[in-house]
Amino acid sequence: MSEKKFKRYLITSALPYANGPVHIGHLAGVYVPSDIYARYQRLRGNDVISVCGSDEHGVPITIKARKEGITPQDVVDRYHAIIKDAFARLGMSFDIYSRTSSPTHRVTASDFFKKLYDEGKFIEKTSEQFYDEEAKQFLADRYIVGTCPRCQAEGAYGDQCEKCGSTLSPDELINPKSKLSGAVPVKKETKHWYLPLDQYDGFLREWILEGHKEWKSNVYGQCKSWLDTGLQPRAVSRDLDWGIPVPVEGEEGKVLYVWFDAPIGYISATKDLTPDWEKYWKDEETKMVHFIGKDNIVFHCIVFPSMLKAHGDYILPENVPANEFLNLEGDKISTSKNWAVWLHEYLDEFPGKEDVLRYVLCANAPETKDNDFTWKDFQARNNNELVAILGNFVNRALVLTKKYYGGVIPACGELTDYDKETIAEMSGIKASLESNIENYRFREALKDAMNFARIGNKYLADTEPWKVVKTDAERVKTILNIALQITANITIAIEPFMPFSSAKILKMLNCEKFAWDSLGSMSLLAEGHTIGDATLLFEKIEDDVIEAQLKRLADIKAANAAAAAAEHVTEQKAECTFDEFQKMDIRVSTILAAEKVAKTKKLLKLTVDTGIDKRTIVSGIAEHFSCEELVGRQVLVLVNLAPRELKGIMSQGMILMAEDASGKLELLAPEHKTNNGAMVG
RNA sequence: GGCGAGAUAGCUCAGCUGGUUAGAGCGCAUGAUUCAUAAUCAUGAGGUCGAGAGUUCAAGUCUCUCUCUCGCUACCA
Repeated sequence: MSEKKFKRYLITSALPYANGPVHIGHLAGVYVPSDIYARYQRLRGNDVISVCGSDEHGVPITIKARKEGITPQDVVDRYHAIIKDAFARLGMSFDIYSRTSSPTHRVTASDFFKKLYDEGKFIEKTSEQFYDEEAKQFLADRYIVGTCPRCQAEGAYGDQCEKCGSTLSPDELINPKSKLSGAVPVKKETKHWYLPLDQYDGFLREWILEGHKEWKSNVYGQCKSWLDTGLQPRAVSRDLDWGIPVPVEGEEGKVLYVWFDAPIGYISATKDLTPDWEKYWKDEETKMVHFIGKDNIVFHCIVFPSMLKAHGDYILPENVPANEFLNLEGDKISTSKNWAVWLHEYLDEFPGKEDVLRYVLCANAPETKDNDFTWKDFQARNNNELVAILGNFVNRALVLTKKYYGGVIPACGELTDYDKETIAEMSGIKASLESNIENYRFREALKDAMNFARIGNKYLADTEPWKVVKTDAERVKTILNIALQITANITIAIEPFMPFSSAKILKMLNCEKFAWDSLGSMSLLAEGHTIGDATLLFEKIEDDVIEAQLKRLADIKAANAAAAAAEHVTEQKAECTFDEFQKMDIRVSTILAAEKVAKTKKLLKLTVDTGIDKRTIVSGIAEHFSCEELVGRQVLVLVNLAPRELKGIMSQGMILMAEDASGKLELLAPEHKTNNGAMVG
């Protein structure tokens, strides 16, 4: 860990992509930790700015716009508003929430590119890409659709078939068509610029591998993996009409690749925030921290730093504490499948429970590995931790004070040894809490914060003021004074995590926010001060609320399954003649032997008896069948398929399979044992 | 297949450079208590630390092999 002292903090949070709302996965991975860190540093009195904004360029947004018959700007306007509003309601304390379609960003990103371009930091390359002559524009891979060469599904994209998950290149598609006009795309030369990442290898190795061994293991490991694999030049421009135009004369129709312009968004956001932006970006005494999810590690640790280095004026991030992913009820969160808890919906359905979500997502954050969000856990943490431990303690302290002293804070008399022990314990927790936040261990830090309430509960149970009041009224004053001081301390400790609750307690105590440094103090509240009314900090969440959420998810799952099944019944293919069909020679065959093809995950090398001969067929079914279960089975084989070499093995035919909606494969075989070589037709 | 990350009590996780009976929170059991949102406090049960081998006086912690999960990547009907 760097011992360097910093004068100020620049905190960035991954820019949400404006083609959908924000969900709990984004929050747990990026925004909740980022806000805790920012609030903590501010509370310490540090010079902090926290920047974020919507990432509004890129192909997926243009596709979404086209699909809905609106402009890309309409799409980003819609989601920018939803996201910005939801963040604000959750208490995200960004100093600015900007957007990459802003004028400032356009200039900043453009200038950034121009400087690198002028200084010859890019490589220029001309390559052939698909072009739509009717729409008169180059086509991104996603804009080309056709039949998947692997699974024969219609509507596969030029970069991927969503049916079988294969990664494709547009060249492979059968009957490729432009999504824009339906025209058959033609290849045409186009020029693009590349950032030669390989030239930054030495710098990155020294900076990360030598200089930042303290980074989280998942982050460090992935960087090392990329560096060891060897970096390749990366295109920084694209042929597209949505984005920041490449600032080079005579190069109309090209924009900055979204990965290049997005991180510059942090800089433009800072510019929009303050004219003093340069001291946050160009002064070595600024500590820059990027909060991101694991999908962004490469961009923030390899690509963006290389850009900054190439530019030369900027500082580099001090740390990139990336989190892993959060699952929902055991399944991956998916925007397209609507498998998510959307922040804006949560805020509507659980008004006043912003902190509950913040608490649960922090307590369960995927800091070291993927984690699971379940509604049962959400309920348990609310009821057993927030209500029972934190809310209850605050309520006890306040109610007792009301009852005995009419809400006026009693004097603290002489401290017993036990009082002193309790107070000492709190300063220990303070140190641990600080260290945990500074080192991005927010789950542990949250536990520390909650321990203040635990200490409070224990203190009351041990000192029993409700009993002592009958025998020693003076002593009770001291006990409740301490209990109230602990309550005041809690407002400090939980502020970064649960700002709403912190403010609520402060209101009950009838006092102003305290600075972090006063955490541990036993004189936050003055004797004679009158506290306000005690209200409940948290309330129990009943089973029916949780069941309603679970039902909603079950309904979504059912709808997805139905949709998948319906969608899977693809359209009938174009008519074929009897003669064409007759060309196919399909035979009943028996699998004699099966073995995995080395160095592949999916391939099996099968030896089959076709009745005609014994031959080798390579089939990508290793994930569906074991070698043992295949041997001896009868199957149908297309025997006159042109041989093809796979992984150096000649495959002479194809095993026929049926694939269900979930992608599961079934062997096709005659119902009763039939002689090998029997013809199918 | 390659690379990276992970696998520790019912659940969610700590365990730093190897060193006494492996820890925490929640859950569970028992007891105490009643100021408090049937909340709290104490005590306890519960783990062959993914499997196997090795290094060492000593391994959850180091080495090797394997299994499983997640991600990136390659290959693929």
